[in-house]
This record gives sequence, C-alpha cells and structure tokens, in this order.
Amino acid sequence: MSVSRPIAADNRQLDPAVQPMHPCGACPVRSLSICAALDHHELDHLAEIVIAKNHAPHQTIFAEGDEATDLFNVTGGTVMLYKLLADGRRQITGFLFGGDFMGLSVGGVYAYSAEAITPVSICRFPRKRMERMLDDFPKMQRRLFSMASNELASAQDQMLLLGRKTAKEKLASFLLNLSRRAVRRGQPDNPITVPMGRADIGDYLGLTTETVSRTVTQLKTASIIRLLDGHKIQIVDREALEDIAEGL
Amino acid sequence: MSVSRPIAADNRQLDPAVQPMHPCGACPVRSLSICAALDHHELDHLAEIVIAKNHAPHQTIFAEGDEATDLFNVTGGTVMLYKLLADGRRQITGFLFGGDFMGLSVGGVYAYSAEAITPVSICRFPRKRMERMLDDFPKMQRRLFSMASNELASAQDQMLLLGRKTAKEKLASFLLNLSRRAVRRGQPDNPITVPMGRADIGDYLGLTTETVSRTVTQLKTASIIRLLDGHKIQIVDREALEDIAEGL
DNA sequence: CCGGTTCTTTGATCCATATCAAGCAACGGC
DNA sequence: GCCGTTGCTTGATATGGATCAAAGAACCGG
Repeated sequence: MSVSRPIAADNRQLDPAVQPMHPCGACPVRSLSICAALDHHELDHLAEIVIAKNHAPHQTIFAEGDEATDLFNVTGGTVMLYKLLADGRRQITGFLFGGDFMGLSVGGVYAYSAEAITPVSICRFPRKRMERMLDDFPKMQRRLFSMASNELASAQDQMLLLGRKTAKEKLASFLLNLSRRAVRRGQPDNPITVPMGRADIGDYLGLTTETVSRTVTQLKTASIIRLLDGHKIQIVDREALEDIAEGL
Repeated sequence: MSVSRPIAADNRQLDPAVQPMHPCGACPVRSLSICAALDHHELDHLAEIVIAKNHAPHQTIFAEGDEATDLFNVTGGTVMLYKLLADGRRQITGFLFGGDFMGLSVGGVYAYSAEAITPVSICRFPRKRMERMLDDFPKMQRRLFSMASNELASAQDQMLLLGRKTAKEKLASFLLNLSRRAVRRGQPDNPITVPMGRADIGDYLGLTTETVSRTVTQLKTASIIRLLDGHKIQIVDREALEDIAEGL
C-alpha cells in the first residue's frame, strides 16, 4: 500500500502548491468551508485548535473504524473517501477538494476511510474542542449542518446514479459534477482536471476500470470530450453531456 | 397517480393505528425524533407550530422540486423517498418509519419526493418558524445535526450496497436493516414486517421486481428466511444472512 | 362469494457490463 | 536516456441481472 520513498505526513513541505500552517485569515479556501461562518474573533479561536498537515499520494489520513478523534477540512489537493467489503471490493463514496469537509462519525468511529490521491493539505480539528466551540458559536453549528445537508443531497444523487444509470450516464454525470465543483472553487469549468485514475473512477461509479476506459473512449469518439495531457479533459459538447447524464 | 376512492389528507382518522393530533407530550415516537432533545417547556413551543396530518397509501406528501416550506417527522406508517430520471427510472433513496425525519432541502426546494406506502401520520413543521426555534434551542440544532450525520452514514452504506454488492448481498443487507430499525422502534427484531412491495424493494436496491422475487425465493429455499402472511418475513438463520450481507 | 385488478413468482432469452488477457503508453528512479 | 513499474486501452468471452412473457396468488369492491 505505501510508497517506497520516505514520505512525511507532517508540516514539512511536499509540494510548493501545498502551503501548510498559513494563518486561518489567509486560508485559500476559507470562504468555502466551515470557517466561512466565522468572524475574525471566532477565527482566532479556531486557529488555536487547528493542526495543519500535509499528506502524500496514497497515504491514508484515517481509516474506517478508527476512533473519530478529529474533524478535517481539506485545504488543497484531492482526497477520496471509501468503504471496503471483506473481499476487497471497494466503493468510493466521495472525492474531496479544497474547501471540503470530512470526518463525520457515527458511534465515535469513522464510517469510512480517507486517502490522499494527490499531495494534500488538511486542517485537523480535535473533535472535543470543536464540539465545545460549536456550543459557543451557533453560526458554526448551522454552517456544519448546512454542509451536512448538502452532502446528504449529493449522496442521494449518487444513489440514483449507482442504482439506475447506465455506464455512459454515470460517466457523463461524473464529468459534469467535476466541472461544477471546479467552478465553486473558482477554477475554470473547462477543461476539467481529473486527478484520480480510471480504477478510482470505476470504484466511485460502480464500474470496472475497463468499462470506464471504454466509456471514455466512446465519449471521445463521439467528440463530446477530448483528452488533454496533465490529467485534463476538455468538454467539447456540454449540452450533449448533460443530456446523456439525465438519461435523455 | 392518485387512487380512485376519495382520501382525506387531513386530521380525520384513516386507521385506528394512526392517531393524529396527539399532544407532543404523548407522542409515541418522541424519544426517537428531534423532539427527544427537548424538555417540556421547549416541547410546548414546538407543539404550537406543528401540524399533524394523515396520508393514505400512494399519496404524495411532497415532490422533488417543490418549494421546501416544511420539515416533517413521521410518527406512524411507512414512507418512501425517491428520485426519478426523465424516462421514469426510479431510485428510492430511503424508507421512513415512525420517528424518522424528512424534508431537508438544498437551495430551497426538496431534493426528493415523498410518498406514503401504508397509511401514514406525520408532523409538519413550517421551516421558517422551525429555523427561528433552532436559534433559541441549540440542543435541537444539535439533535438535527446528529440525525443528519446518521442519515449520511447510512447513505454511504447504501452507496456501497448499490455500487458493489450482488443481488443476494443487497437483499440480505436490506432485511437485516429492516430488522435493526424495527428494534430501534421498540418492535421485535424477528419476524420483520415488510410493508413495501417487490417493485419498491427493487427500486431501493437497484434491481428489478423479478430479481428481487427470485432472490427472495433463493433465501427461502436455503431456509435462511421464511415468508409469513401479513407482509412478514421470519429470519431463520440470522448468521447466514449476516455473512451474505457482508459478502463472506 | 365472485370477478377484476394488482402483485408475485417462474420461465426463456438477451444484453450491458464483468472478467480474462494482452499490448501499449506514461512516468519515475537511476 | 533507459528500464521497470504502473496505469490505460483494446479485444475476446462469460455472466448476473434485465427484459419479455405468462401463469399463479392475494386483495378489493360489490
């Protein structure tokens, strides 16, 4: 599972793009995450309890079943959340980018594992202290609730996708979602960066690597998308992609 | 969509088991729902804004895309939540029983439709008033958040099921979930009542009616379950069912 | 109690996607 | 720049579950 070169899961820098330990006030994703709910005074409180860390690709950030001691906010890079069956079958339940939140637990343990896909920078909040803060800052509580509601809504979209969409519809939905989320992070909606591999996409969409690859080829052949280098995909015909995603 | 006989979606009684308009203090599912977080004083506030209603089978309680004016608490009966694709393919995202909560919205509209499966009794809370209450009663806010977290966790379990489990594993997981949820409502864990039809089970598990039926027959033939009358299923070999559900 | 409707089961066949199997391209370490 | 590794694509074949079809079984209204 782990890579051969020694990797630091600490505050040393792995990549110039990943800046750990910036003060919260200068956080590049503040407007997107829980912290958006806070004013300067409140942010100071939060900054006191936060621990910033970096993780290299393939590093596990926490595992399903671990005691859920912390809440996390991704500030840069891409993370995947996943669950496993006993025989190794894997379902990726989400990809997280800068501004996304993770670590909600049930019964005191994490309900899924989290692993870095790219070099990742993360803010870690001790759960206990965080909960105390929530009592004092109801705005934050609300923000957290609203983020959970949003996640719930996209979980339901994903159920529709997994249970009822075809391979082509799944892939079209996936690419459009990546595009929409890129916009929310202030990035261009096109071309989209696809940092995860075919196998990961498959485990997210309930497909095999081969089917993902074949379906990408289909969309490419139909001139709906174009593959660029650097893990980028250009959406050539967005309307066609939208129609496919909705099953039209 | 609607049934031919005239049905009252109001406080008149449809079924002796469905008691509308009881005072919150006497609510049969209070300990299970949001209201569990409240003391008598707070409950009085809540009782002021609540509207209790009954719904007959097949009645739509609200539809995906409707303006989300209310939050709901199921107090009796069975409700299903679902999403549709343009061509009619349906994914049921959840079955709700007494004590369960629904109506979380994103962007001011409901993200799914809700329909009664059995006669159902429901408490309806106007969203605006509810939100004002949440500011005054942080306990309730917390309770709501914790319920959303639990839902999120089961949504993720369902993704694993939809994306990676076989028909047999899906059905075994489903029956065990029904059993576990019955226990939480203070009902026996065995035999379990299965109020929804094969088609609904199929649309929940990402299968067709026929496959659900065949798979039930398989489990029956293997003496793992037994079909009783009155929509009841007896779990004969729970351990076998659990092994199947986990993919062992 | 009867007849129609709806739901469930069972059977035969089909097909979308999985599986098995190479070859090919990209990347990272030396 | 080369080589080993890993990931991606493509091809051939297999299969779980879908689809098409129809016969029971349960339910409801009269």
